[in-house]
Amino acid sequence: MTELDRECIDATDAIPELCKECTARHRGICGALLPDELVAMNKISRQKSFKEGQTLIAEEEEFPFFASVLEGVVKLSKTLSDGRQQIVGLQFAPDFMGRPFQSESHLSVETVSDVRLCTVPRKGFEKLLAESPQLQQKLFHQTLLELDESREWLVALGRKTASERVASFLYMIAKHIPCVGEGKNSITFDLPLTRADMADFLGLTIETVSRQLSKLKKKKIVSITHNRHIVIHDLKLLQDAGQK
Amino acid sequence: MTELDRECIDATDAIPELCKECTARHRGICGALLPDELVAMNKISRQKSFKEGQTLIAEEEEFPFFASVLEGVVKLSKTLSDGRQQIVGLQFAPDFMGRPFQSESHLSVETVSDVRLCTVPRKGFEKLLAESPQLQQKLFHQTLLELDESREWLVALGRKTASERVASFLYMIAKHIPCVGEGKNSITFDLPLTRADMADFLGLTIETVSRQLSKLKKKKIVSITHNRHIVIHDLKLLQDAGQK
DNA sequence: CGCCTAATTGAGTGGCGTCAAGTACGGTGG
DNA sequence: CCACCGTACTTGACGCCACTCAATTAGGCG
Repeated sequence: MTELDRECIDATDAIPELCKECTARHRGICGALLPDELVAMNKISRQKSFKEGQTLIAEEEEFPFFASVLEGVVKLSKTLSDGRQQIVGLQFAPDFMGRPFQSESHLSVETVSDVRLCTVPRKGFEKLLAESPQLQQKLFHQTLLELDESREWLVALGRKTASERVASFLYMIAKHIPCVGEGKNSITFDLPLTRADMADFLGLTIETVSRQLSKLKKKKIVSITHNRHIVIHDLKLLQDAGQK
Repeated sequence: MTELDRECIDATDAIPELCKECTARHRGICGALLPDELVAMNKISRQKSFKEGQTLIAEEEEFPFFASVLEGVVKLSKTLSDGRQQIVGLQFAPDFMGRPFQSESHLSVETVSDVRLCTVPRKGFEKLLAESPQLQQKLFHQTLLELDESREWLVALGRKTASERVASFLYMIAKHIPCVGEGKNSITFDLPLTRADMADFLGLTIETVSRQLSKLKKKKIVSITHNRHIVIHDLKLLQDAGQK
């Protein structure tokens, strides 16, 4: 198959079956690859599924693979010696996970929901990266976006109140998650995180998160049913509540 | 001169005079450049000096140049609509300032001390960047380090107490700043930031920062004279106080 | 020496954390 | 089908850490 593919005149024919319908190929890292690079990537990559709450890589552990998130949400977190935890990043499809130029992770990587990944072994990926400036630029670009987001949350953790943080968080999720329903100004989706994860992300306690959500309900900005099912009635109001 | 340089057999002769003694050439971005790339960079770059407290680029403003920090400290900050401010990054020599793939800054860039920069016009630099995978990789690498630091501070702002934040901050500065003196375990330097800037960096108020510094003095971990002159008596104790 | 700004220190308040009790929901077994 | 249980979440009472407001001190500069 691969021999054949490389000789194809029409580039689209060269695209591996599995990649053809993949979201990561369009919006993700793989979109930066030339047809034969994509074939090479496809050859060494493997889709894997993980249940909610699994640890993919522990803090200070060597991590053996890179991966595109195809479905679900992954959290990156750090823990102080006495157990206090902070989530420092969330990855949604089609984000790319992994840290080039460093074999050991300085943060823990865990699934927050059921997750489907397209994994690539470390060595193989680094070889591809060295050979493809396109790929490197794409990764660089995504890293800059992550840095922007990280700085956005620095403002939230440093200067925003609890209610502003929770509102900002819901707004961010609404922007990143495939929504179930959508009306004018209103959006419906399932929250991928527990209250505990939200608290760890927002630098708050579970109780405070819960109280702030209740306030947002009382103000009719959101509805919440079954703990996780969120309807945002007015996205603009929510954004204002988050002090953009 | 440049014609001649390119033809030189010994690469070191090709290095522009100005770059020869530059710290940025060794530890900074320019270290990634080949001799003739360095010449090209040197041709379009210019050293500039700025006084403390100057705004280099305002939030939402287009920024016309990239730059290596040669001396001094630059702060990157964001401001909420009601004036609350958060510093989201500090840049020391020989850090590189600038945001590729985006013409408009989403943060404000200001000098915190007197600063000397080696500036490069945006267009010219982007051309060099496109032509030099080495340069791009170096920038990518630095961006990853910035992301790591940013995440480090997310933990501080989300989960550390005021006293831990201040201790962590002093420790970080001690690691980044050229120190005046150094004994076994002890370090001396001049704090580049005002209390107000420290507060904006740490998500605290001026008063709280001041109180926590006083506590560190009382514990004999640091001495402070003339507001800015810091002696850290025991670096290890300070690190512990910061809950690494 | 006097002025201005930066920093310290104190008193009082409030937002968020802590601790504890209560509620809703999903799953399992009878 | 319901009873039971465990987990996740909510809500309330109370306390403390960091903020606010205000007064004082220290340091830099003409």
